[in-house]
Amino acid sequence: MLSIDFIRENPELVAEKAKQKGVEVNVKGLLERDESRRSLLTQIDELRSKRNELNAENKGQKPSEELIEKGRKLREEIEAIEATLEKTAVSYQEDLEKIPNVFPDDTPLGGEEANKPIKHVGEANKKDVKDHLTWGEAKGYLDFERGAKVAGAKFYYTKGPLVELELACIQLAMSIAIKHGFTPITVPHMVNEKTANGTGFSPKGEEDQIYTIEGEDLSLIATAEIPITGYHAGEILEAKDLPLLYVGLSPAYRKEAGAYGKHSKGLFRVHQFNKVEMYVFCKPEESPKWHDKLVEIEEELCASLEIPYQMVRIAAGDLGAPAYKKFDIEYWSPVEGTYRELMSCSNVTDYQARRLKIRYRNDKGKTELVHTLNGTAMAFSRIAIALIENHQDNSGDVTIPTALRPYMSKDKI
RNA sequence: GGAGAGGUGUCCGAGUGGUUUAAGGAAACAGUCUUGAAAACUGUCGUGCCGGCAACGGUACCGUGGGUUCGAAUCCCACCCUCUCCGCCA
Repeated sequence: MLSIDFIRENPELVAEKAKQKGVEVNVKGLLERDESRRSLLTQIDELRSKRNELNAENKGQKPSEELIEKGRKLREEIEAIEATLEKTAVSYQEDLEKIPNVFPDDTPLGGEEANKPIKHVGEANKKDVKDHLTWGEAKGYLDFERGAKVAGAKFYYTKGPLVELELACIQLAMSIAIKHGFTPITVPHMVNEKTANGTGFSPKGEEDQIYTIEGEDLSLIATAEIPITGYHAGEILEAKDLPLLYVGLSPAYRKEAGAYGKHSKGLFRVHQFNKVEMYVFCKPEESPKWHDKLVEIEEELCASLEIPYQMVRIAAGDLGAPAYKKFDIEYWSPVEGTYRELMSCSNVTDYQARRLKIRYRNDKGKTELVHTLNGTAMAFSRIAIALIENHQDNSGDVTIPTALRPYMSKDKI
């Protein structure tokens, strides 16, 4: 959510940026509603003030019929205006929440196709190796058929060394994040609607990517980002405690409705996977620095895993509503001869903090919204693909990168 | 799941319809005193929203949402959470 003050002062800019993000917004209508909302508020405040004066007059005595009647009239007036305000406020709030975050001017414009590779690391050659699905099913380490039998399409079992590999990847990601000062955290795997909405994931939204528990105010998390953001919701943090750095471990549950087809084979797009997620709450002026830091840690992880990758600056139309600036890291797929998304790292500035009221007390003793950032440390299912494809030799053996070996019982799968 | 008790500010805690403008205490911060500290004393000490350049003024908030009333922290209803006991259970 953006600040209404900011929208009031920069209506053209906000409309322009929303349009470039591909979101239809009616800034003018919002500002009109804001105006009538405020004028109604003023009227109500004035009437309430009168009522309070009347109450003071009546204090400690039995009021006369005349005064009771006067009070009753005032109440009716207040209630009438409140009813009008309620309607205005609801649509005002809905419109306000629809307005996406702005983004810096150096952001590439356009949709996904405009995402801009800015850096390549490692050798990107096509190799004659098996794709992860063929490889995993042939060896009996990966079982989508039984996953479908038990739960449905896009559910799966992993077995044997693949499980070891997953645990090893989690350990490595955790220890690297901890080394950089992040506090490990586990989280509720379900959240209420307020938390999901505040983070920008809406259970009832048209995107429909979150699983909801029937009959309960609970949704399965699509990333640990959701409960971690909610962790400090409504709090006023102390400046001395910032930045707060967390590395969360949790499964991620995603409906992926409509995502069948392209790029959906095997582990690339599944309904459930384990994920290690870095998260930062910091002072506003420090968020660019922490964004760089998160990206740096992601690169350190890719280097440890010896995965060739490219860094991509995400274009305006592909940012999503909350993000101000976003980088993706894409692993090289030697099977397909292309780069595919592996990690993502966003600075959402105060967009989530405003909705969930996460503030801190600044040097002047004033409360101010914090900035929040998130970055993938490890999304296992995709890391598995990158490792299996990049470290496989002609005989079908996958060599385990040195960094993972302390956590594994063997050096080769 | 059942029965009971409870939820008030940073914390403890008073408050069962109108001097509550939320008492009192603690912590924190500032000052006085002191060589310095402690103690003592004095002062400051919640968050939004609306108006205002500002000083400030108005208004709302006592778990959440409704309701009753001229007037609600206080009464009524629903829900959430915490604690104690019982039941079930890894």
